Amino acid sequence: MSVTIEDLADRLGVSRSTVSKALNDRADVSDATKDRVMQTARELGYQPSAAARSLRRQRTDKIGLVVNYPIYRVSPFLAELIPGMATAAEDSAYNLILYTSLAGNAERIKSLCRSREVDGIIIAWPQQLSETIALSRLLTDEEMPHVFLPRRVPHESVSYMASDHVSGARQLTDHLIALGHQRIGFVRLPELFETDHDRHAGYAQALRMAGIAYEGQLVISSPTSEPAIAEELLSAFLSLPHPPTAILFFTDPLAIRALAHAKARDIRVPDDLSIAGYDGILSSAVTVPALTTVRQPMPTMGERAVNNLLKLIAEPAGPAIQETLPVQLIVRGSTGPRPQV
Amino acid sequence: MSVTIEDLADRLGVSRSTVSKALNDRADVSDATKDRVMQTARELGYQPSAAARSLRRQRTDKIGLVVNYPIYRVSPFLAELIPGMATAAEDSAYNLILYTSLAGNAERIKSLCRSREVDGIIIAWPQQLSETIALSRLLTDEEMPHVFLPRRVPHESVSYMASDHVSGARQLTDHLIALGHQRIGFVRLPELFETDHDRHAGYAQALRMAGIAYEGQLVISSPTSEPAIAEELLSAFLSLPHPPTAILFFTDPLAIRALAHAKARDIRVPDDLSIAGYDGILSSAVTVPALTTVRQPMPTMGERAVNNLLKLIAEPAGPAIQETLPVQLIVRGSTGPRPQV
DNA sequence: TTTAGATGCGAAATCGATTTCGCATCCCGC
DNA sequence: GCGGGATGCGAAATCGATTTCGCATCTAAA
Repeated sequence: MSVTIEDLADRLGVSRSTVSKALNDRADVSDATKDRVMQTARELGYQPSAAARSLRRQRTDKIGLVVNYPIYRVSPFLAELIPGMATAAEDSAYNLILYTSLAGNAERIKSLCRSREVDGIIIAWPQQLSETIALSRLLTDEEMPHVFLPRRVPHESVSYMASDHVSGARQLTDHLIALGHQRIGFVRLPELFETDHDRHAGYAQALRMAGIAYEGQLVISSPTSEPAIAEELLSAFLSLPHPPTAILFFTDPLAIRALAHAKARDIRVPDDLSIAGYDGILSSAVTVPALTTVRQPMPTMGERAVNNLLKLIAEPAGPAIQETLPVQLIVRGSTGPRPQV
Repeated sequence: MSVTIEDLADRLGVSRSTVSKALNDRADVSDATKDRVMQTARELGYQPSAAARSLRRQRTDKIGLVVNYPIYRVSPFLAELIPGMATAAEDSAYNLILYTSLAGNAERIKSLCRSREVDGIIIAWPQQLSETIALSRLLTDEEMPHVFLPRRVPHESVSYMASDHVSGARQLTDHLIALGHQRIGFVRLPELFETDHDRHAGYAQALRMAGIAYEGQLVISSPTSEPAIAEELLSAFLSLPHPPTAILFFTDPLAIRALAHAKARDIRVPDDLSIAGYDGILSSAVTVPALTTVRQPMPTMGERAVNNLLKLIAEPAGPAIQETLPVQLIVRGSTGPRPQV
């Protein structure tokens, strides 16, 4: 068995309380005693039991990340958030627990809350606004601090971390317009709800500002985010009577697949067709040609999501924390001037 | 505050012990009482406190994954192991806690053990054999079940999950030889220790079996696994007096970068040069040309690592569990017949 | 010299479960 | 009717810390 606080107390001839107070650097212990305790604790390699401490303190120093496993496999974007979260947590003496099978199951999330095995939760799986709000209410009722990710939630009492999808899509579209493109294809991903809405809004905004008519034909809703659908999407665009000269593919994985399919059909990118992604995942930089995309600041988002959650944990009565980070347009080789027909 | 077992007991007019026994389906409670308890527990949404239960049971139902954060950012390989681990853990009512800042720090790992916040540990960061053995001994002394990943540890008392790197490199080299290549470049990554040794051994073995002389010039040690080094490596190979016609790049990220650099230099892949990776990460499938590689079965490895660890937890006195999974050669477009000079 | 206020420490309560052990009660067979 | 073995339940101990509160002792001011 491990050495407990009692072993330490016995060894030192003091009470458990004194040891505890010394180790936690409380006021009513003499410096001499503190030193003796610290010294002996080090010698014996004493480490407080996490369970006992949690039980007494009513906090676990752990936060949970609830993700949807299939999504997280399909989308490197989510995976790239995790290291930032883990290190931010560890920097504050917290740890990150992964939950990959709770998404969508309110009952199990409620159980998680009631078992009190985490002090707060980051929710990172796509859901409708109404679901989000219901879930937030549930969590609030359970007094479980929480932050949603990675999109805004238009409701004042819900905390979230997002990046500016409207601006991102807008910048990307502006970039293509500046290159002379007039017919710009846009892939929608309704399963991503607000994210879809925002990016679409940014796209439409850019067209409007440039005086380009919005054409329904150029906007295709993808039934899934599985990258394999890219081929079908590309075909759909190209078989249009008047096909686009550039396409925004909504996510990098889709765009990367589209790149490959374009190559297979002898469509030159960007000479014949410009292709852009979204997210700025690591692998978007190393395709040939490299992908023009919008980079969401994954490390920062992960880090700030955790730090904001820690604030909510520290001040449960405080206001919701809503933060939207700017994104960065990254122009690379997959987009170019409109082909002269 | 949450509803506790005492609330339940009071509500039902029975003792805490009875409630506990009923909920844990122990023998000495009548079925009638069990039903009443279950029923009320459901009504009140009772969920045992994780901390209290851990304290009493002396187990946490959590396992820790200790990774080296920079490695895990650089190598999608590790990231792709995580979902499999998390779901395997959750399927057995365990959870996965991420530790990204403990790698290499024996003191902090010892603290982790003594705080008893996990029942077992998966160690996934590269280290020398001697370190591995020392760490394993430390963990054994602390009575902390553990499994190393993702390479074999040639020491009978150390549990590990690996894939067959010798065979993988061998298959890959055989494949190139079969395509007519005689001069096959090989990148070594000494920082990966046994993995490096094994893959190199597989490479050498294949050459030997084919009666091709091993040439030291064709084997270059990379000082780092950072993908950016790929350009330098490619240059080094190509500036050889007698350059290789095919190169094994040790990891997919390196190979993918090499693909891009080759393109930038107007070297056609695979017509002028064959390039192969290793690991079989998701993005290796979508490059242009798609990458020939060896796929390590990441989902299975993650899953089996967890399941083996759970076995070790269940039977602490049992023998070490050592498992090596077969790998799969995946031939794609980046390798082709030896160019006719 | 007295006293109010620090100062240092320990006893005991507490966090919320599980587990052990003992005490009734009941049933059955003799 | 009696003894012995199930059966069902509760009291109390336990897990290992933290926290509250009270009791000495000591200091300094009156």
